[in-house]
Amino acid sequence: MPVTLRDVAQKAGVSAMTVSRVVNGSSGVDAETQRRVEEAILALHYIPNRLARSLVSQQTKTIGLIVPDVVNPFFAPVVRGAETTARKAGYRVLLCNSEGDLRLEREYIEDLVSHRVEGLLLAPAGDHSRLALLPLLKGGFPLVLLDRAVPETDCDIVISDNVAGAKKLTEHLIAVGHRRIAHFTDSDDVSTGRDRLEGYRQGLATSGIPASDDLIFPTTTDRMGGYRAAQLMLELDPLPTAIFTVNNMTALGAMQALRERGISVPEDIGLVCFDDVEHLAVLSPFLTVVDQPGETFGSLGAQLLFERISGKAGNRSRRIVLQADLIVRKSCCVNTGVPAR
Amino acid sequence: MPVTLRDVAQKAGVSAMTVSRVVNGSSGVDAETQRRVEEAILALHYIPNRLARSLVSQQTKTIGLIVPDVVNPFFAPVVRGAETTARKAGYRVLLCNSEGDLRLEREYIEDLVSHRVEGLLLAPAGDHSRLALLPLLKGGFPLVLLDRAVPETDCDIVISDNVAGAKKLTEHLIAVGHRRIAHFTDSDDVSTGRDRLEGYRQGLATSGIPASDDLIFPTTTDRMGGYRAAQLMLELDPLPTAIFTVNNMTALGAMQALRERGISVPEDIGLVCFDDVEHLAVLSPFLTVVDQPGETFGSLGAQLLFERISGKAGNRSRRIVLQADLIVRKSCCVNTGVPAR
DNA sequence: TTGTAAGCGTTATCAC
DNA sequence: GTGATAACGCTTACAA
Repeated sequence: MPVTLRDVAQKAGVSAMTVSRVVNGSSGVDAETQRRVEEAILALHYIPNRLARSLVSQQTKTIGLIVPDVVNPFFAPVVRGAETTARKAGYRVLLCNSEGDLRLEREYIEDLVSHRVEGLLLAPAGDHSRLALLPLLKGGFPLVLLDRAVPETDCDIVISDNVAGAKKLTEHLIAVGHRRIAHFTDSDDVSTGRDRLEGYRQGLATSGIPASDDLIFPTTTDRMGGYRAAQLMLELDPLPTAIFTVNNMTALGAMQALRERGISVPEDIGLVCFDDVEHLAVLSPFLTVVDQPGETFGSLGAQLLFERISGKAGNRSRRIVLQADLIVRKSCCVNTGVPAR
Repeated sequence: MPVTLRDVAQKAGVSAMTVSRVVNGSSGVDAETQRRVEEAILALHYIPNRLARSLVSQQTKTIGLIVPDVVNPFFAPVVRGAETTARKAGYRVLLCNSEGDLRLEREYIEDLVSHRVEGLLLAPAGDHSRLALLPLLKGGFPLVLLDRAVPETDCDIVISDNVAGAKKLTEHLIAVGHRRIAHFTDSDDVSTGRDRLEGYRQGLATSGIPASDDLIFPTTTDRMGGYRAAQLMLELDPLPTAIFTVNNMTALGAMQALRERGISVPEDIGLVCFDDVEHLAVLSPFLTVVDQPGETFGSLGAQLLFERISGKAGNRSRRIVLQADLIVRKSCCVNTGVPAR
């Protein structure tokens, strides 16, 4: 049904090859012929079939990008950064949402390989993503991990200094007067969660505050997870004076639970987290956070990937660790001191 | 470099066709042969080349989805809805971000057609998207518009009742006591903007309030647009007592500008808008809005598209108009009455 | 049950 | 300058 090269060729009274040359801007085509061909292309609304083209050229000029959640204010800029960089390099991005689900992630990886993407940018669902990655790595498939490390998986990666960031956040809370600090952490399966927990522990240790397991709440990193963890936490007596949540959505969920109990931040309890909540920060200079440069993750990741694809990368895998910047706002009683309770 | 059907065939000591049959689960393959082939597939990590497959079958099992901004809290659920529905129908979604830019949108459309997507779900950048759509429509290409109509472009569409929603919003402001209501509107090029402006006018008219052009501020629908419009508005004397912005991002930008001037919502000025701000609403029951069911847009749109693709849709184009629900919260002085100024 | 031949729409190669 | 031919990896149609 769609118009092919041959249709154009016929209409222009030339061979398919000539049309191909015109389409690809090759030199060595008579000006008059070129004009006729271009006319035919326009008249027929010819659009080249990239499938066929890729099949012969063995180049799809496409990379895959899998993130756990496009909607998350952290990953959205990651996507944008990757897309912009890719576009500049003449590449398209196939974007997939794994929803943090290993099965879905695996499906998507197969799908992308099947589409013959030339490389893959992946913010893995968790440590168990390893199984899906192993065959790729063995085959020397260009792969760059984003944001999350996968144990015993040696490949290029762009990552934050999560331990340092979490430590800073914790130390900040302590500096402001908190000593009883709850931590909402990820399932044990995700490197960022582990590292931030570690940073939390180190932060406490520096001040000689014992880390109590009662104050550590493993949960999921979505809003619901934060909500549930907060509900559990609220049964503690005495309550912690501050919470450090593993990411932005968790912090929002926690806020929600706190609000429902009439507990306000920062007056009654301090709250800090990793990742900013883009639009929210505009409204009220509110949550104290470790802000991660999402766009940089995306563009650096894409750069690494293109170096890999073009073979300029060498054998050793590269590891880029981005600094985690503390953004101090009002959510931890900086102004009011430690809450009364 | 990658493993092909023939490699598998050779390894299994059969013909390519037999491997193809096994891969596609066709019946009529000897159990023992099948076992051998499957073994070879696993051993070689064979993954079929979908490009080749699509080339011959003329089916890519893929649709395109173009939205102006994946990050926008309205479009994010649209994407999710479309993806979920597509996945259930055995289709993949190629997601593109037009950034509301006509050139980019056009590029993406070509790209998707070139990829031979079987249909396109499009939230158009504006009225001028028409030029890019015309050839598609002429060719009978399956196309469903989302959220925004394009004048003189007859095709399937899922859309909100923007006029009614905007009218409700305006009437609500009036009911609460406002009479001097500013409206931040989109560029004239986008149907949603026009319709909401129309609803605003109708809302005023119902109460016999004259619509003054001085109170209407055309701007862009991102945060910056809202910010700038608010700055202009702040030069009015007397100030309006309430603002109705065309969408969520514009409202956020307006908030930002107001905050910087020490004007608070809803104490000093009322603020309402179209679209909710997902995460924000959790924190503070805040903005009064017309909430649009993003997920429904996506899934209904996908459904329409699949009916089109499978030829079940008939010749006439369908138009689904979703009701726009008012969510009344605290942003328009409901509790405090009309502000003093 | 299995294999052979042709072709999907394009491009690389080498003649003319 | 231009065109015939083969090939990319796969499936459809038919033959064995």
